[in-house]
Amino acid sequence: MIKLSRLAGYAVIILATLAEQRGCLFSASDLSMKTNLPEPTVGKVLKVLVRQGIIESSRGVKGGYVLHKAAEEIKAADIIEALDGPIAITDCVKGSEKGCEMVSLCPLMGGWEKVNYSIRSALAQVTLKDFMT
Amino acid sequence: MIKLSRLAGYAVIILATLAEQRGCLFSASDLSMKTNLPEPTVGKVLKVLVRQGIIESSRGVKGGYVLHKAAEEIKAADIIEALDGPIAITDCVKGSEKGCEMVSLCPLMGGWEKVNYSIRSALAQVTLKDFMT
DNA sequence: TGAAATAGAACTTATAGGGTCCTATTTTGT
DNA sequence: ACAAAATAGGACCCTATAAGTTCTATTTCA
Repeated sequence: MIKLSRLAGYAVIILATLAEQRGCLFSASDLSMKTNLPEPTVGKVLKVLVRQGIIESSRGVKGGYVLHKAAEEIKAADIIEALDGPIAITDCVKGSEKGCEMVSLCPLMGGWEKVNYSIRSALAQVTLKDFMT
Repeated sequence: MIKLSRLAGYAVIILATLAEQRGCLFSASDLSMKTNLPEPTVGKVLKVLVRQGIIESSRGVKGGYVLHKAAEEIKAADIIEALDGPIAITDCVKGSEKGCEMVSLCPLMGGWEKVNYSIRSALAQVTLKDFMT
């Protein structure tokens, strides 16, 4: 299935919430309440987003998360890649696909690369801004 | 993960094989040998492709499968939809997503619809021909 | 009539994503 | 100094779903 992972979906919701009041610090439980998503899951997503440099965090009491880039500058591709890894519709390119080993010069690769590129650019043209009212 | 299902991947391989010698009748076991894919799986894919009108079949001894459209006329989108169902990166549109129920007028939908459209058109521009040498 | 092929459904298995929890670390306030 | 509140990071289980197999029915040709 060509489907977004749930975590990536949550990430967009959470980031859109952060973007609404940019500059403010929100804790994981704040965001859990605002988004109606379970707190452990929200926490998990936030940690990944920090690790990938999409948001910044402060520790300790009064700690929390902030968006340090403008919503227009955060691409959907960045968010998805942060949570799901590289955007590729097939792992054919990695050579792990069984079918590929058979054919010495895989004729399919060209076609899938074309598709992968199109999808990546589609996701790079949509920004967090597009997910806000 | 934004990833193609294995079955859809197999389908492209199988269809590309059929396209190489168009007009000829190939049995499931023929195609299994040519593609090095397990026969039961090849059979399963072929049945779906027939049901969705991508290929035609003849029963009985000397039966088999043929491609009745030109490779250029079979879009990647058609193949993927045949095996995986409608191409939509989120099922947000169906209203089944939990996050959507909360917000009366979902601001995310616009963004995802834009992405869905881009992906669909990307997959509609690639044809079976692109997967052949 | 038998052999070879597709049709279709049902069943089993395997994988991976989703979700939760636990421990460590950091910071603020008393 | 200590307690509380927050993030960091990892480990774990669990469930949903795709993948693969098998069985039975039907069709067709020799």
